[in-house]
This record gives sequence, C-alpha cells and structure tokens, in this order.
Amino acid sequence: MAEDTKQARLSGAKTAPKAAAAQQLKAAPKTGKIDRRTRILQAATHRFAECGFDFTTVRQIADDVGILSGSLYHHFATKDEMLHEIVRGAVQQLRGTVKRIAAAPVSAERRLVALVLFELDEMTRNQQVHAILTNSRRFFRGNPEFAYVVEAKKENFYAWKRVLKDGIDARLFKPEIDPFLTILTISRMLNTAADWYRNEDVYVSGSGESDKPYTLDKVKDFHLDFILNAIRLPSRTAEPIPRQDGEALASITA
Amino acid sequence: MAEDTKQARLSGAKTAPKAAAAQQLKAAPKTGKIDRRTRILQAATHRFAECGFDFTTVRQIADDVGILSGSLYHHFATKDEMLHEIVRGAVQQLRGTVKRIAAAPVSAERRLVALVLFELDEMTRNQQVHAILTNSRRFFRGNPEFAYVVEAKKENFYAWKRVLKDGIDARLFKPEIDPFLTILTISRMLNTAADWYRNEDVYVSGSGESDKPYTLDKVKDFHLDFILNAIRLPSRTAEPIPRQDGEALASITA
DNA sequence: GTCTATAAGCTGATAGAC
DNA sequence: GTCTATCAGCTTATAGAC
Repeated sequence: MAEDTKQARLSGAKTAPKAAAAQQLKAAPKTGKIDRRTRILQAATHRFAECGFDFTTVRQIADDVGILSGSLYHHFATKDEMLHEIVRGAVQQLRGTVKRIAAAPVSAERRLVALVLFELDEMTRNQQVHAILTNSRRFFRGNPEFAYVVEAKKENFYAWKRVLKDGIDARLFKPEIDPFLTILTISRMLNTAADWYRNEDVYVSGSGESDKPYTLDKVKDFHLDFILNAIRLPSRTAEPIPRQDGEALASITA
Repeated sequence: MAEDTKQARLSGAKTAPKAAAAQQLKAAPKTGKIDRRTRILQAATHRFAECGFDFTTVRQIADDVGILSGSLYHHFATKDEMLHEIVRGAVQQLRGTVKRIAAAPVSAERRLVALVLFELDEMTRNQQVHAILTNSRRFFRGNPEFAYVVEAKKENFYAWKRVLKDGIDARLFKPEIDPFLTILTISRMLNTAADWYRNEDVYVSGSGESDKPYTLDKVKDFHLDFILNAIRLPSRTAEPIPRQDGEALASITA
C-alpha cells in the first residue's frame, strides 16, 4: 500500500466533456431514459460502495450495465476518473454547507443541531457516495490525485471545532470537553448511523418501504439526544433540544 | 461480491499442526528468536489490518518476512488459513469475557462500565486483529468458513442487550433508550476510538512513547462520560462513575 | 458506441530441484 | 524450508473492425 504508484493519467485527449452528468446521478428518475454515461456511474457508485474502490473490477461495472469492460473506456479514460466524478460533487457540497452552517449568526447549540441533522440527512440521502469516502479513505489519503477529499474533511473538522468552541465560550457546552475527541466521535457516529440505516435493514425488512422499524426521524432524535447529553452543561440537560430551528438552518443548502 | 465463491480448502493433508502459535503473536518478545510461522502471522496481521484481507497479496506478506510467495505454502495451506489463525483466538476471548462480565452479580451500571473498559482495552491492545474484524466484515459475512466470527458478534450483542435491560429494570438507565441503536452506536464508537488511538497519532507524534497527546486513561474517561450521560436516568447524572469497580470486573479475563 | 482480440502484469497456488 | 519455474485466471487498459 505504501508504494501504491498506480498512475491515473487524466492526461488531455479524452477528458470528460460533461462532468455535470454526475449530478444527474441522484436526481435521475428511475424510468428508462438516462444515458449510458450516467448509468455507468450509477453502477460504479453501487459497486464502489459495496466492495470498495480497489476491490471493484471494471468488468463488474461493465456487466452491471450490460456492456463489455473495454467499452467503458469509450466513456471514461480510467477507473480513477469514474471515482472522481462520483465523489467530487458530494465532497464540495458537504464542505460548503457545513461551513455555512458553522458561520450562521445563531447560537452554537442551534448550529450544532443543524450540523448533526444536515450530516445525517446528507449521509443518508447520498449514502453510497459517503460509504465510498469512508471505506476507501486510505486510498484517498494515499493518492495525491484525490487530495481535495482529505482537504475537505479537514475543513469540515475546523468548522465543527469552531461551533464547539463558541458553545463553550457561551456557557452552553461543558468547558472540559475535548474538541478533537468529541468531533471525531460524533463524526464517525453519524457515518455509522447512515450506513446502518440504509444498508443493514436488509436483514429485517421484507415487503414495502413502510415497515421499516426505524424512521429517519427517530434516528435523528436518538443522535441529537445522545450527542447533546454528552456535551451540554449539566445544568442545561433538561432544556428542550432546538430541533426545529436546526432543521430550518440545515435545509438551507441551495 | 455476491458470487464470491473463492473456495478455501482446509481439506486434510496439510492442516496446521501448531495452531497455538497464533497466541504467541502478541506475547512474543520483539527480540529476534521467534519462528518463521509466527513471523509470517505477524506480517499477515499487519497487512490485513492495513490493506484489508482481500487487497493484501501473499507476495506482500512473503516480501515482509523475506521469503518468496511460494514458500509461504510450506507453512500454511491457504491464505484463508492465515486469517483463521489470526482472528480465531481474539474472537473467542472477546466473546468469553463479554459474556462473563454481562452475567456478573453486580449492578448493571458496573457491568456496563466494565464492558466499555474491557472492550476499549482489548481493542486497543489487540488493535490490528480488531481492525481486520471490522474492515473485512463483509468478507466474514459472505464466507461460511468464517461464520463463527459473525456468530460471536451476535452473542456479544445479546450480552450487551441484557446489561442494558437490567439497567432499565433497576431504574438506573433511561427506560426510553433504544437497545439496538444504543448498542450499535456504542460498539462502533469503541471500535473507532481504538483505531484512532493506535493509528491516527502517526500524524502527530514524533519521538518516544511519552509525548502521546492522549493517554488511554483519558480516552477511557471520555467514553465512559459520553456513554453514561446518554443512557443514565437524568436524575442520576451527578453520581460518580464507578470506574474502579468496573476496572476490577473487566480485568478478570483469565 | 459496442464489439473482438489482445497486451502486460498481477493473483493464489503448485511441483519439484536443492 | 526455501528456491526456481510455472499455472490458469484475473486485472486495467488499448487497437482497430464493424
């Protein structure tokens, strides 16, 4: 892994003419009329999330869309290029919204609630992409081509840190909490939750969508409770959690 | 991944004569005199933890110990057999101790504290093996040869569930907590913490062992606080956390 | 745009010389 | 116990016919 010098050459010639196609990925209606390129990205996203980037083969992706592996290279120059198109949009959007929430002119507690709600929402809605970002994080760290991924993660950390610091200064949060440990713990907690919410119920549910044992709403409440109990000043534990305000702040993503 | 029918044949002929060698893995002094088989398992453990089982090649392992890949097959029948020897002991020990703590005749809170302390301790001490168990969990789930791994995980879950239920019945914990979500969250939290504690400080530390910014003790306190704040009855938040008692209970592993 | 065919290299694993 | 040499099958990626 140390000397993983698999060169991704996104040289000149074939570089993607319609990078915006990646956006259609979540907006695309499930009815038939979507172009090949988008369909390939859907298949790749699914495989990368399921098996990891490294362990997914181009043949699997090609099989999923019903063409041969060689034909993929008419649409994408390299396997790495597919990954770029899949993660870039999500990374940029997450970074932008997190920074905006962290800088909003409301109390630190409301910003924290908004951050939790937004990240849970985003990671659940766009779960496959975030699964890729988490599960293949070693690949991203070790590949200079994807430095922007780890860079965005770092910026997110500083946004959270600012909110925590503001909350401590405003005597809303415990002064003795360790920012680093707290953010790390919360961040992975939300990631974990989204992964479980979207995938693990395979073991339980059977029929439609409605018999899901946990609603996303309940999962959000659980985590808000868990997190706020841990960081609020003990004297404030009885206060209601400002979920509505956080919800409103979190939904301003456009 | 669905049709991953890579057969592991641990047929008859070459089956490992000294399976106990895996135990030496953590007990082995770092001085030179350890046999080849143990050295190979050390290298394999490191690689599996770092790159995942699937993505590790037998040639990498062979390189690490300074022999050729073909020579590995004098010591082990298959790559899968190495994995078995690496994880089996840890899985059995974890399962045994967790069940014993969960059944101990003390208050549910002390048992919970003991579970948290023990798992953090064990996952930190034996971090590489637990990283393998977590990172390659899809492999374990999809491979019948390793059913005992997921079986043990399930038993651990029921042990935790019992402690949580006892705590609710004894009016120590909030009656409204969701056992499944709570256990899932705590479990991954501890896993995450151990992973970070052992690996992530690569980015920070420089010289010896002493300048580590976080002691394991501090990490334990952080998590006990975080977890107990979330599940204790609100009226009990001011009570001291019975860490010493938990420590004592957790350390009875022999 | 997809196909056939193929390159160059890696994979886990084996046989037999020493 | 390690070596050399090799297998059959997989990997990403390319060239050129249709």
